[in-house]
Amino acid sequence: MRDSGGPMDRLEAMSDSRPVRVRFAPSPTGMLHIGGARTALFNWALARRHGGVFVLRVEDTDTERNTAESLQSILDSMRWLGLDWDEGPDAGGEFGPYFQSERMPHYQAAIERGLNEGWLYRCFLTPDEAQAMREQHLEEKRPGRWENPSRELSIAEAEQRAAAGESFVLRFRVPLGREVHVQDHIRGAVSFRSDEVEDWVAVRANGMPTYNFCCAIDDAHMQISHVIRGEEHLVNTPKQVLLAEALGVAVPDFAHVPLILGADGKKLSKRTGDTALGDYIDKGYPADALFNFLALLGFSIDDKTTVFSRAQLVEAFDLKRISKGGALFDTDKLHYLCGEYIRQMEVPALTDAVLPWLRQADLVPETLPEGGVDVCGSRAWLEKLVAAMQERLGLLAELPEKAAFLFSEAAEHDDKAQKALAEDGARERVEAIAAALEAEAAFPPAEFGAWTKTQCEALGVGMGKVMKPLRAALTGTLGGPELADVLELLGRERALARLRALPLA
RNA sequence: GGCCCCAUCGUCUAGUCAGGCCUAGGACACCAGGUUUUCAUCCUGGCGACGGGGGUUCGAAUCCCCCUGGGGUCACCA
Repeated sequence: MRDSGGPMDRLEAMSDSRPVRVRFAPSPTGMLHIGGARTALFNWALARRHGGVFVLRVEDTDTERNTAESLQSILDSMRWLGLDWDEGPDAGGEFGPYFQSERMPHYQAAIERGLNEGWLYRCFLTPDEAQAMREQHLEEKRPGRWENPSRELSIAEAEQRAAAGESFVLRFRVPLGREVHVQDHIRGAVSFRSDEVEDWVAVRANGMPTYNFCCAIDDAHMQISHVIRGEEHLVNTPKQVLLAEALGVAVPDFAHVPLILGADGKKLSKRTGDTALGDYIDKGYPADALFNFLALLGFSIDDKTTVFSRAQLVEAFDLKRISKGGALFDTDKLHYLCGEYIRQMEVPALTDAVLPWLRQADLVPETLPEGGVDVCGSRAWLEKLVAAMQERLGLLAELPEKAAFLFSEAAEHDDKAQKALAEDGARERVEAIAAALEAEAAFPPAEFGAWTKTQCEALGVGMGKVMKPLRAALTGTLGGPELADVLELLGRERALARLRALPLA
C-alpha cells in the first residue's frame, strides 16, 4: 500500500511561487553536529539561491537538557562556517520569538483548540505504562499501533480525573484508516498509513509541548516554505502533516537529506570519529574547505567540479541535485580539500589564519616582535615562513610542529639526519660549505642553487652529497622547505652555529 | 521484528526523470613513472563500479517486479 516513489513523482524544484523561507532548527543540547551543519548549509544555500530568508529557530523545549553553552557554541560554529541567518537569535524578525520556550502563547491556543475539537486527548498512562503497552503490542506482533485506553475516555471523566490532580499528557488523536501523503523534493511521494502512526505525545505532563507539536505550528506560523532536514525525521513527517491538517494550516514542502555515515556505515556518531563541527575547527581545517567538503557530501554541481566557492554553490544549488543515499564521512578527501584551500590562500591571509596555532604552541608571543624578515617571529619573517611552508601544509594546525625547528636555537637531529651526517665525508663537506657561506657578503648567497652547484664542483661531488648533510645539519631532518628559505629564516648567526655544532657521530 | 528510505569504482559522485551519444565520466585514496637540492607541490599513466534474478524493448546503469544488502525509526529527545 505504498506509492512507487519513482523518479516521476519527484517534485519540480519550486512547486509554487511562495517566497522561499527555510529554517534550521537546532536544539541546544550539545555541539553542532557535522550532519546538522550540512543541513544548515543546504537550507542556507536554498535561501541564498532564491533570494529567500534563512531562519534560525531554537528548539529548546527539552528544559532538562538545554544549556546556554550549547546554544552559544552552535551559533559560533554556524558563524564560523559562514552561515548567516536573516531571522533568529541576535537577528530578530517579524515571526519571533525564535526560541520555542518563548512561544507558549502560540502553542496554548492550539492546545485549547485541540482539546475542544477532540484531536487532542488527555492520557493518564504513566511513561512506564505506555512503554509496557508499546512493548506488549510489539511482542504480540500485532499490526498497526498499540491501543491506548485513554483514547476512549469520555471528556467528562478525563476532566474529572485531571481536576482530581492526576498527572496526564496530551496525545494527538491520529485518525484511523487514512493514507498520509508526503511530497518530498528528494524522495518523491512517500506515503504512510495513519494506522501505523501512534497517538504521539503532543504536550508533556509538565505542560511543555513536544517537538512534533511545536515544529508544525512554528513552521506554519513562520511561513516556512521548505523544510530541509535529516532523513531521520522522515517518519515524523506524517505526524506533523496530520497536525497541520487538524489545525487547517499550510504544510511546507519537504526535503529529507540523507544521513552522513561514519566509517562503520552507520549514522555518524562519536564512536567512529569526531562528530562536532567544533572538533574540526580546533584541528585547523579552514572554514572554506569544510564548507566545500560538507556541500560535497550529498550534493554535486556537475560531473567534474569538486573545488568550489560559496558563491558557486549558491549559484548552482538545487534540491534536485541532492543525492538520496547516505554518504560516508571521508576524511581523506577532507584533508585533500584543506590542502587545496591552504595552497590557494594569499600569504597574508594564511599567516593570519595560522597565527592562533603558533601562539597556542608557544612559538610566538601575543605581541609580535618588531622588525623585518631578519627578525625571527616578526610579521615579515612569519610571512616568509608561511610562504616557504604553504605547499607543505595539510592543516593549519600542522604548522607549529613542522616549523618548530625554525624557531629554536639549535636543531634536534632525528635518526635519518644523524645517519646522513655520519656518512663518509659528510661532516667535512658541511664544514666546507659553512666556511664558504661565511666568506660571502650576502646571506644567503643570491642564486643559491647556482651557488651551491659551484661549491659542489669545487668539492668535486654531486649536489646530493652536499645538500643532504647540509639539510640534516640545518633542519635536523631530511625534508622541508628549500634550503635557501631555511637559511634566510634561520639567519646568518643561527645557521652558521648549526653548521659548526654538528651532533657527535 | 513493523513501518519508512536507499542501492554506479575502496570513498564522494556524474549519468537514471525525457532508454541508444556510456567499450560508464570526474575527484579522493592507492600504485608506477616524470619534474625537483630533500619533502611537498605539479604533470603523465595505471588500478577500479552499474548487488542478483526476472521481465518490457530493436536496444536498459537508466522503466517494471521479486530477491538480497544497507540505513533510519519505533521517547513525556529533537
